[in-house]
Amino acid sequence: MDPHLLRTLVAVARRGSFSAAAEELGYTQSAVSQQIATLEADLGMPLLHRRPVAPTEAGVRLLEHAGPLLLRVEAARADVRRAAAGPARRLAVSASPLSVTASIAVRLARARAAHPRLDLTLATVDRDTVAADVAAGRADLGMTDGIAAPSDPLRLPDVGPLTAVGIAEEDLVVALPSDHPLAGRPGLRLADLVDAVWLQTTLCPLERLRDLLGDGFRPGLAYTGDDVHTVRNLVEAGHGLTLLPASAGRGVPVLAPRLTHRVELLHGALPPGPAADVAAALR
Amino acid sequence: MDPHLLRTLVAVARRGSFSAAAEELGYTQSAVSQQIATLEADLGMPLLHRRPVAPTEAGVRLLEHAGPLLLRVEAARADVRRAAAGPARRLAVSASPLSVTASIAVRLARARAAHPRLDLTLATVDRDTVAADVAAGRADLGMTDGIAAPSDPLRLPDVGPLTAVGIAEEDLVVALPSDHPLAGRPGLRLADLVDAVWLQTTLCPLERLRDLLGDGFRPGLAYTGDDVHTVRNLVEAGHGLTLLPASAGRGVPVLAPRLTHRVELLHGALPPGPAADVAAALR
DNA sequence: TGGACTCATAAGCATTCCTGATGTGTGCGC
DNA sequence: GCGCACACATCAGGAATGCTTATGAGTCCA
Repeated sequence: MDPHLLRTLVAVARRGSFSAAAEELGYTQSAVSQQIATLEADLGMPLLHRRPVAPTEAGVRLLEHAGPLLLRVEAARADVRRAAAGPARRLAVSASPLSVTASIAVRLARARAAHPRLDLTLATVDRDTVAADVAAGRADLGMTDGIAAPSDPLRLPDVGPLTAVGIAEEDLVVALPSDHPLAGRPGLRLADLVDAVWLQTTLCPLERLRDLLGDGFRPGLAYTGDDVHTVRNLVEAGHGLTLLPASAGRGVPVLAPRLTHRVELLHGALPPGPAADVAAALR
Repeated sequence: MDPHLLRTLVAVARRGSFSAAAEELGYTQSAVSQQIATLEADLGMPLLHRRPVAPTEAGVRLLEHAGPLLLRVEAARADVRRAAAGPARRLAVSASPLSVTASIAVRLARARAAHPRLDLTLATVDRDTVAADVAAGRADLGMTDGIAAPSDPLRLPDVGPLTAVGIAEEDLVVALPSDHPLAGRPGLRLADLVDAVWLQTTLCPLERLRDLLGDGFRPGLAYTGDDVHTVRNLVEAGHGLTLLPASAGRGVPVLAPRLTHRVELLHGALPPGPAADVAAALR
């Protein structure tokens, strides 16, 4: 079960083709074919249907493990590298959209003031990329946000070797068009809105709402991107409702169920040094 | 970063010797030496000091990852096997000592009644072994116990691909010798006892208490094993105090801080079938 | 039916990785 | 201080692995 072979399996499954995966990985199609055959022989069962190429039941199981496993391998490498490199002069932070709240930005500024010679880099990246960045050492710290019950941890996609701690929680509001009958209310219950149409965005994934609250959220426009301004305008134009942290703009506070917008700090092993100090400052 | 090489590194670190590891793994000493060299070349730095053999800083980092990584590899294999095997007739459960409370035993009986043809196996194993058993497919379900703040999850040693859900919580009592000045009390605060002498047992690890409550627990007799009867007799004889779930015998309830004895159910991917049913019954 | 496409298989070759033998450095007893 | 025992490193050689190129075989479609 060489990581090499798993990487190939993942590529083949993603592209749905041996040849395409081969090209992507810089192998010949033959090599890919042999690698998959090796893996199947090792496990004693087929992992992929051919023509068309699709994972078998067993393949699905293995693929579920493959991603996190490869992430862990990356993380191990990165951790070892970090251990050898000593305290870093550069500190890279990857943050998901909406995770850098006002208060966190202030804490970050304070930490920077305490380490004047530190050059700090902040990048907004896709929510899934945050964990991958931190694991692979492309970032020293990560910040992700999401919706959760108060003081519950976020359900992060197998974060493996990383530690996650909550660093901020904030109320949620429902963004509504200003002419919506409920728009003027001081607060409302989500149960009153489950039959409304909801925007499909990564900022507030419908799937997560269904996880927390059950079915019933009717899907509206699907928006790809992370621009809050755009989202607010889409809401105003009636494409659907969405949840946002209170500080991200006006809206009607959610009274029930009790949910918050939560930000978590992600990091691997932190040797004493600027990275650990900044992490402490954020906490 | 072949799992093969990691396994070797782990063996060498554990045994503190290339030759011993080689014997254990069925290689020659030469092969082990080369494998370590390969790994060190791959990562570009030494992982082990020689003479005596001990992990370097980087080696320590890598070793922290190696265990969970290998566990994950096992878990992936086991999951794939399970996917192919179809619903199991046998159901193996690994449980840590103290995790099978009265209520859980009853729920298990009910689940068994619902599946008369299922042959159920229950094994008490070391707490760390529970996760490993489940991951490697030696057990379909696992139950671990531990001490935690109410409704907080246990801090399981990187459980990786497994899901853990709380299935029982119970009050904690301090086991005291019957002639102890506080023995008759209706309840007490742990803060009053931090300077007392505490048994070192796996049933109630001192390290965990220190994690939760800070330093100050003075170590008494170190007991290896999981026999509650023995532990109670050791306490009575004055070897030290310990915490036990209320149902494990008399003692003085802990009023502050608020702590509970918590049991969690551990499992991997559960295809519909007896395993899933039993898991549901336990929940 | 023939052509295009895709995965499987075969042959050849380079590399990897093991074993067995030997080298080298360390610690200890005499 | 010498030599021996011990333990890890290195070397040489052969088996196995894994890649490439070339070709085979099955499927889809005109």
